[in-house]
Amino acid sequence: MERRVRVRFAPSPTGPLHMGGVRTALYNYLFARQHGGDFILRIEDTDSQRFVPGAEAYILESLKWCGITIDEGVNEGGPHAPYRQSERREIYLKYALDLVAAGQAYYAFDTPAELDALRAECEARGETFSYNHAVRETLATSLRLTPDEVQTRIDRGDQWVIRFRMPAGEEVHMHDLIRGDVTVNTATLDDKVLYKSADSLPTYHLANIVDDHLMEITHVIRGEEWLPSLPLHYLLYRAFGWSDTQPAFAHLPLLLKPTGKGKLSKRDGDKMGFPVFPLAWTSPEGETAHGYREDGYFAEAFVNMLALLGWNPGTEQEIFSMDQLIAQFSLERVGKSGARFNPEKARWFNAQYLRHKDNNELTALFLPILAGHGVTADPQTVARIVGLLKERATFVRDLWDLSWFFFRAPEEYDAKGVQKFWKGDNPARLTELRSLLAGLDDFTATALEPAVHDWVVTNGYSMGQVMNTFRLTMVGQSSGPAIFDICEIIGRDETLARIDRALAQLGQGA
RNA sequence: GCUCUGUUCGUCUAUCGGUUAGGACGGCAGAUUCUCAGUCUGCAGAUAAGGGUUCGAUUCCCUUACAGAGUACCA
Repeated sequence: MERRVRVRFAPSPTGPLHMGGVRTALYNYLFARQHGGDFILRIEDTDSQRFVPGAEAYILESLKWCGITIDEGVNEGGPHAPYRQSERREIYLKYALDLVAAGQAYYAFDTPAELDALRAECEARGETFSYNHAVRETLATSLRLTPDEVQTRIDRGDQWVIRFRMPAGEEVHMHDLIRGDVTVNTATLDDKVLYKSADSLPTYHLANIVDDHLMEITHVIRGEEWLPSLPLHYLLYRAFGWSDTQPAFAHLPLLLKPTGKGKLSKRDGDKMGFPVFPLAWTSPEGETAHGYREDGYFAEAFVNMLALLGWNPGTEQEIFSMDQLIAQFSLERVGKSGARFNPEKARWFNAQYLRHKDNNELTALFLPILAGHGVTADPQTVARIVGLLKERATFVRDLWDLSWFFFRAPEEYDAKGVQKFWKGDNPARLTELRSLLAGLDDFTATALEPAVHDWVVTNGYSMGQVMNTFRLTMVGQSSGPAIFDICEIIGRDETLARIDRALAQLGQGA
């Protein structure tokens, strides 16, 4: 029987989601959509100590911005609600107790202080303490204590945890959709805590397995940092008798920092000048971090860039819409090794999306920026200007620096440009050019270009000298789009006015 | 330390035993142009090292090196 594909993204609300987390969510989403399955968002807030207010809302908004839609989750509800583990707390104890009853788990009464002492003791001998088969019978556990002693301790309010009884020396054979077969001997594993009485909450391992089972998850796609926990998870499914419906696993390679060593961390971004978060974030303590959205990235570009960081289609296509990603994504083509994030490539993706955007759409985004500079302009004119300049920009906000001279005349002239071109006969040529322009009927770029060109050639002038001088008067600098396009858009009157102004301000020349 | 995972141009990657090892970002050069940007064309640049297996290894196996992750009553 083929089960309906159901995947989940299960973040912990301990802070803003960083781009690695977004990528995990994206891959889950793509996989679900491709298979016509369900994408579930589950909040794993079983660590009351690390809970950060606002983090959950941040996660939801991030996914929404990326265009990742949720089928079942904290806001959407669903057949397995609630989807926040803190609201499911009464579910987990029963399962932990089942395991104890079956001899697969046991109570442990060690205090944190006792465990610290044990660790220190081992360290002094140059060993690493492991809570495992070798020591569990010697500690205060239900394996050594009588049932009465256990009950007495519980009744008098001693704090306890339930630990998994890891088999002593067994080879666990696992399969990962990305990495293939992996085998681990349980002798190297320890007895993980499954449930803690202190806050009446399960740990990740128990909550995760129980919820994935209850929510009928078919594929677990998560970060590589979980690979070492996989044998425990396999064993838990077996202990519960759920092996037949156990989900398939896929562990994604990590995202590495652009330079230096280690995985991409939340601190890297502001240090290296690029965002690591989808959205800007302000912590409860007031610390702020940049976000792709606020830095001017298009969500589509961000998603596209993220999708290619660890996955590739096997073709040379690089630009993908979400629908194309859904159609082409496959876990088989996800790489095995960590991907070093390259901010330059992220910018390139944004530039690609910018130039392929419709002029009217860009105009709508640019108009508020113009307003911020005190400019109100006709949207149709702005659309023409945007069309002329979008290939030169990476972000919408770049458009202002590239186009300001369409909206206001230069008030000063670039010193180097003046030095280079405001000399010799050039000012005089400009005066002649002014007369020529004043007499032309057709002021479109296509008419201006040949008219001026002919005039230059006929008189034996230098095109470079004339045009660069002209440009200097029009935009005050030595860069920009084709000069006749500028003339056409700002019109004859303004063009002539700018020439007059330059002549007046810079003088008639030597 | 131990366990697991990984290793192709500076970076992201293709190659599923036989290729001049391909593409993209970045870099460099040339072309185009009234400038700058862009665009186009070209150039430089990699299979971590050593052993095997094989007629033939980037590809399969082993060792070493390096890297990453995990090793919590965190996820």
